Amino acid sequence: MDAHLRDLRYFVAIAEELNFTRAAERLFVSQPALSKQIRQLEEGLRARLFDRDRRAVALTAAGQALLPRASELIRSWDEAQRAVSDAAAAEAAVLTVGLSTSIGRGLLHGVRERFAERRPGWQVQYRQINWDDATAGLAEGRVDVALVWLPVPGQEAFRTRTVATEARWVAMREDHRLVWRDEIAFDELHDEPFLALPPSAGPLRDHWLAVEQRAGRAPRIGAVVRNAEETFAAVEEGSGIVLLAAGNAEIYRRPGIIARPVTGLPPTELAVAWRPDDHRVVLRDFVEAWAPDSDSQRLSQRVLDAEQ
Amino acid sequence: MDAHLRDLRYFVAIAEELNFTRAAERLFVSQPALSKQIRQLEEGLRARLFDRDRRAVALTAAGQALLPRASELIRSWDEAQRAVSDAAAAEAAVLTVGLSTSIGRGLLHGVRERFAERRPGWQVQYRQINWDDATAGLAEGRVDVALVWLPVPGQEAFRTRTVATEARWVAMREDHRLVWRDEIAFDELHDEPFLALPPSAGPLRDHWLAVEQRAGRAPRIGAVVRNAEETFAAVEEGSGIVLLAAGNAEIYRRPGIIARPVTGLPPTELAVAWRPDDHRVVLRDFVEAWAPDSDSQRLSQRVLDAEQ
DNA sequence: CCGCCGTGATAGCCAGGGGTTATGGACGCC
DNA sequence: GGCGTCCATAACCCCTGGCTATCACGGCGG
Repeated sequence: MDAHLRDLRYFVAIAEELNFTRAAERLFVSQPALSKQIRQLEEGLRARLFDRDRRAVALTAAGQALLPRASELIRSWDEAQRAVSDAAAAEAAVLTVGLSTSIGRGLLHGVRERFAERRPGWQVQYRQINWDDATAGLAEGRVDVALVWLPVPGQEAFRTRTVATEARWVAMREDHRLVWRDEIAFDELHDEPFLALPPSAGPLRDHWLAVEQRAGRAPRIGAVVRNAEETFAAVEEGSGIVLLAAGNAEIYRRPGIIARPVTGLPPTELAVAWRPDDHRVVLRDFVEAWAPDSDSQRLSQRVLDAEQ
Repeated sequence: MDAHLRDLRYFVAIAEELNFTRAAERLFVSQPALSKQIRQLEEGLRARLFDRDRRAVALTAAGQALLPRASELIRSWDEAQRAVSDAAAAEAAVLTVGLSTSIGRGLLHGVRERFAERRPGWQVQYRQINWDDATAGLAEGRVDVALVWLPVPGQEAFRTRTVATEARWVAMREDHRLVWRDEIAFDELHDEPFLALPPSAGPLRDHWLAVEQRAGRAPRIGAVVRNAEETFAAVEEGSGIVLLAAGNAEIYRRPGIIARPVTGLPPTELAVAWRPDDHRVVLRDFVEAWAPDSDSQRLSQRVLDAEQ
């Protein structure tokens, strides 16, 4: 009897939660679906995996035997998937780059040139990823490398190299009470409704809400936005204001929306990120194309210079 | 995207055959089913796994990356299944024993006693397995240990210990031309129609047809039989004659059927068999219960004595 | 003691996945 | 040029895997 790897994921989730309902939520399926699948898995294996005696769910001996093996199978399968897409990418000579922001800043041209120099024949495919995944597709293996704002969730799970350090600005509708200022102290914004990234973005959501600079007072959330289009639509519509990187204030300039520098906030960092277990040379070449001398400070300075 | 482990088996089979049609036969599915599944696997992985250019099938780079990992996943899954059923068996304190023959011979009583002595609280569950699987369920992991006639197919894949060595007899209908003989030379039986085990029994089928004693002349097959019931029904009905172990001549005695010793044939061996990677103590205890002093010769002798 | 809440199981329904047979189309071979 | 081999496609069918609604049971609070 062969199982679906999905069923093993179900099993592991329940084994971790020891609660069918919560596991179902985590897996985005209904609780009866989980019960049914586990029952079928148990029938296929001819062994009960969980003792459910009305009040508590517990692993049986068989379940305990399966758990580490199932986790390992899932891990191996995920790794196999990555190996396959890496091989396919290598054959097609395409590197897929996840973006969670517009880049601009004059960076892309230089990157393209330096990368082409090292890897003639290779193409770079940029893919825009919504902000529910703050790793821009890296976590799910949808991209080979990503350009993200720090902090990236689960940062220790990835390697990053900063390619730009920028002050944070605020974007607001042109009829906002503060538009006449040349720059705005963050303290004045505490009670404004902010646009927020989806909760799944974790620490990055907090970063763009400047939670650490609020001294424990919770931010007001005007709307949840998942990409730049949604963001500026929400600003235009008056749902709230939003922090953004200085460089993006220029890129996303549009009629009816004003951006101003914010004081009292540490700067934000744009970084290139990759998986630590991905040792492909082409990947290193791409990363090097962003910061050829490994000196991200100097690079960032150049970026800032260019903006003035 | 999660795959079904079955699909990985499909993939591996095709990768080995490099031929969809032959792989489909080997897997007992239709060729279109295989094509469809592989296409879906390829879609799920967003990578072609095979180049099929009309005349030949070959692995792509992505396929080459997947092959060893898929094999390993399958192996791990099979191992996990065994671990689960071992754990379930240990919890229930049940050892499942596959039989491909009746045992009798006064052996079971002693085995039961010696095993119960070492493992109080454990139960032994005997399961009759048809002869298509000459390993009596061991190969498919349906049993923990098996009692089989040697040679067991893929013998190097299992550990065996002989528990009885017996001469071979022949069973025939009472109106057979040779029933008046006290014993029969095998040479006289060359042209008789024989009952045969299913082809999947491999070398064991040949053993009970005494192929090696026929000097290259193919046996006549009267019928294919898959268990003792079918065998004696076929003998009674006149489909042919059949070789059997001396001990079984007694056990399976029934009206209308006569058994006689056959000369000119090497004896046959009954053995207890188990998987070499199964190191459970309870298993060793069970094996020891068959041949407590590791001296299978003495045990066999005792069996033969008991028959006289 | 009663009713509510949380939890898992069950029932009934529906879409689609995985199988089948029949057939098509490209290529190599005689 | 006809035939055989081999993979793909089409049409169909059943069962699986998902859903919603509901039940059964135990704990708990009023």
